[in-house]
Amino acid sequence: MKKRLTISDIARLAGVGTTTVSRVLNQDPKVKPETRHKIEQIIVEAGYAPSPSARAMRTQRQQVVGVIVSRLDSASEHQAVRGILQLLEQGGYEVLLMESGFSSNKVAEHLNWLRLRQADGAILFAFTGLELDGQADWQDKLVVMARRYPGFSSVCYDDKGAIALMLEHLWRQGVHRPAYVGVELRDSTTGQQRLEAYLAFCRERGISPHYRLGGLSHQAGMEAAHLLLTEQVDTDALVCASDTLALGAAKHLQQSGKTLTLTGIGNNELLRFLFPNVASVDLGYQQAGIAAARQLLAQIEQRQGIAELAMPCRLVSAD
Amino acid sequence: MKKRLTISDIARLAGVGTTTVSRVLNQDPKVKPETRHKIEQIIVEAGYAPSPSARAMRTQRQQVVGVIVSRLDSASEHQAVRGILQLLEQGGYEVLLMESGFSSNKVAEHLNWLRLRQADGAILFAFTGLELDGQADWQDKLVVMARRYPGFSSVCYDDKGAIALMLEHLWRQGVHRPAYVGVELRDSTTGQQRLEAYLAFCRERGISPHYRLGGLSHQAGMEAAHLLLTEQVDTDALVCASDTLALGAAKHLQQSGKTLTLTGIGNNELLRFLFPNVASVDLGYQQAGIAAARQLLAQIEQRQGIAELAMPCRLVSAD
DNA sequence: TTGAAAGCGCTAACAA
DNA sequence: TTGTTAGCGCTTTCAA
Repeated sequence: MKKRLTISDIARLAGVGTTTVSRVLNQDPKVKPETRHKIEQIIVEAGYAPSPSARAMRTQRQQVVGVIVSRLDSASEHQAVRGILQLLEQGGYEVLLMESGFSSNKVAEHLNWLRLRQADGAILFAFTGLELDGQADWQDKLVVMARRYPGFSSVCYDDKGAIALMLEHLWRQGVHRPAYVGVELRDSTTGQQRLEAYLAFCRERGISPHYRLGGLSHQAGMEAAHLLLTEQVDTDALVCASDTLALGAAKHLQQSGKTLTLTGIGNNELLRFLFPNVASVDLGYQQAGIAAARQLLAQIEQRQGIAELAMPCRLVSAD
Repeated sequence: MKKRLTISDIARLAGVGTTTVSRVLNQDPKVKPETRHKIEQIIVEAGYAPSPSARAMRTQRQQVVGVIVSRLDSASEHQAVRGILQLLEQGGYEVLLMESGFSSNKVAEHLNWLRLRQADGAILFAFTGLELDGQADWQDKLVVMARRYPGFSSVCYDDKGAIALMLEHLWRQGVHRPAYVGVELRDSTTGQQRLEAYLAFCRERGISPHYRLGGLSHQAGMEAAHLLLTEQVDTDALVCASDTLALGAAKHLQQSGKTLTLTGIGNNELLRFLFPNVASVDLGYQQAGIAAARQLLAQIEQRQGIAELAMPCRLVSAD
């Protein structure tokens, strides 16, 4: 059991004071280049790394941020998390991932825990019904993902743009009577925003809307597709508010033997594999993660105030 | 900006020394119940929480463990991670999740990072080609998941048992000529073990084996199914080594219009939704996570040496 | 450009 | 049963 090296071991080996070593560690310019090189070399040779807890204790900065996702295995959140981890880790931060399971209570729990833990900041993936009351002390060190939340920074996807993009695309392909599979309006982004975009498009082109709203599950997509297609309305495409819904709708189409243009949103890998001709829209999840992390760091380091960011989207289609 | 409370604030408020407060914090029995209650009350009222870094610094125990998964969005790993998080967090540990992306280099990187970070232990999800050379110093604080690894503790799934269970089940249903979709033998568990179980079953029942090995992707499952079913062999079921493969095989069956009994392993949610009549085997992921966490804690706290654990499995079928 | 020394908040000898 | 005190490894005045 070899004892861990400390800063004073390095100082002794280099024949300098601990202060100087500390200066090198912290990129303080007030060190003679000669001395710096020597110390750097010794640090590398000895494989020394400063103790994070000692440092945290002294500076009162933990270099820790929490990331609260709704589900770790959600494909979309996962993409964003990738971006977040990348940026934050290279910024020297430790990232604590936690799951909310779509529960405001869980979120509050996690946030409280992070507060006790003295975390420097957090990124929170929003969901329907998210409540951030009594979390005012987080306002300048919290970034909300996927929807705007007054008083906090946020990074949003282009919900309306995505639907518009898809509808335009279909229109050019000759689809003139698209039906829409959406999500309950309690959900302000995937629900409201996307429906609104569908309705706006219908109005603009003078076509009559035909849609169903429901949950955000495969099951819901399947049911909505079933209902839309049994109603005697002339429909030449099923535009879904998300790839999850599209997967459910695809199942319905398949088992009922119907063939119809189907589209989703989210650029989900599995959907693309199982049903390659279902077009989708990439909402820029990874970029959103990176943007959120960047924004959080800027706020933590007091270089910037609260901001509301929006990500661009991009069509993904087999043809 | 209210200053954070320290242990001496609490001591002063309670009219005792810091040691006594510390004793209460650490469940030391040598405190008069009266004093204890009073202090506990004050701690709660004041909303005080001890500084983790000060504590870590003093005790040289960080209360941090790393968990290295291959993919955060893998359904099976995610289930195990759930169990791990539950146990470890309630044990007062901080959990750092990291992704290996099936790369030994990434694993080494993460492990090195955890070493520098002075993490108390780690749980590592194994994959084909995993190399743990030069990580001997982890041997008593690392638990390997999903396969055995000499010199380390491990928690395994019952690969052979799962296949045997499924084949027995099918046999009773009258399936007597099952073909097998497997994984390359480089993979010792999902690959070798499961194939071996299939072969053993065939030998035992006097049927001639018929199988294909390939990657572990949807694509691979689809291709293997295609190949197996174009060869002119009499086959009445496709037994897949994993649900991912089964999903791919299901796609092939569907698009080629064939109907055949199909089974997987892993109890994957999406597979069950899309193809409810595909039977599967639950390998006990969540329980495995819990077992791994429990084992790791025992080792960290020196209550136990290295051990090799195995999880039981369970059939999941629509009928 | 450098170093000595104080102290961040906590726990563990040791004393009482 | 309780308190005093000495650090844990680092950064940061302050002085040289």
